[in-house]
Amino acid sequence: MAYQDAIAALADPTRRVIIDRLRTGPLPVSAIADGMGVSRPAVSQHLKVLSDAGLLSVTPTGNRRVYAIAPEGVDELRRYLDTLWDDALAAFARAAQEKAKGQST
Amino acid sequence: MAYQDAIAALADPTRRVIIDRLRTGPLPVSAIADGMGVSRPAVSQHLKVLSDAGLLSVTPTGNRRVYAIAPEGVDELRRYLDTLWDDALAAFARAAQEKAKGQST
DNA sequence: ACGAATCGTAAGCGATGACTTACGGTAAGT
DNA sequence: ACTTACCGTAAGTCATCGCTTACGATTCGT
Repeated sequence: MAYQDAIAALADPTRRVIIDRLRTGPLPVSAIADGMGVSRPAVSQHLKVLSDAGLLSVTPTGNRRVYAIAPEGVDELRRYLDTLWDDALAAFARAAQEKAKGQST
Repeated sequence: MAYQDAIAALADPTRRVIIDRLRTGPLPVSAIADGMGVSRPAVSQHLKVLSDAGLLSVTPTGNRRVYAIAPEGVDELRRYLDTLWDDALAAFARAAQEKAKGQST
């Protein structure tokens, strides 16, 4: 999956809460859903979206399914934003220079 | 506006196309909308969303309004992803270590 | 001063998405 | 074996979102 799916996945607030809960380490579904404002099936659906986007990895362990943040998926998004950042800075500097040139005339 | 709005703004494909068109430098609305698959009012609405999210800046110049990528908005998103990246790596390393310890037993 | 161009906004419509309840399937406990 | 716990999926509902057409406001050209 590409970075587009990752952005779409992170656009939802509930999914960002899930990501935040996994920041400290892997967790099973019930632990993720516990105390969150939505039902457990809703969490399952969000987990599927995040997994399909490459942001989470799953390891079935007996009865439970343990989810964890997948660093590669996050890195993809990071690279996209880095190139955007570089282009934005370059365009910004160029525009400032052109404006200064026009100003001096 | 916070990074949440920036993520939501970039989640839409049409808005990413707009961002891509502004990568090389500032452009007025008509130039952005030209050749894009949607109507000009639609582009205007997208520009509003991107501006509200802090990803674009506007400079009214006579008849036209020139839009440009706002580096600060992009940087906010970058920082969010960087901390997520750090946490993901740390959690990953910790989980790997715990698994190795359990394996050795 | 008058017509054309540029652009934002309002209203309405169709599609997508997030949530719920209900259900089925597999593993663990007794 | 039987019950309980854990989890994914299906179906349906309601809100949100992206798009279009129509309109109004401001600025440029002549």
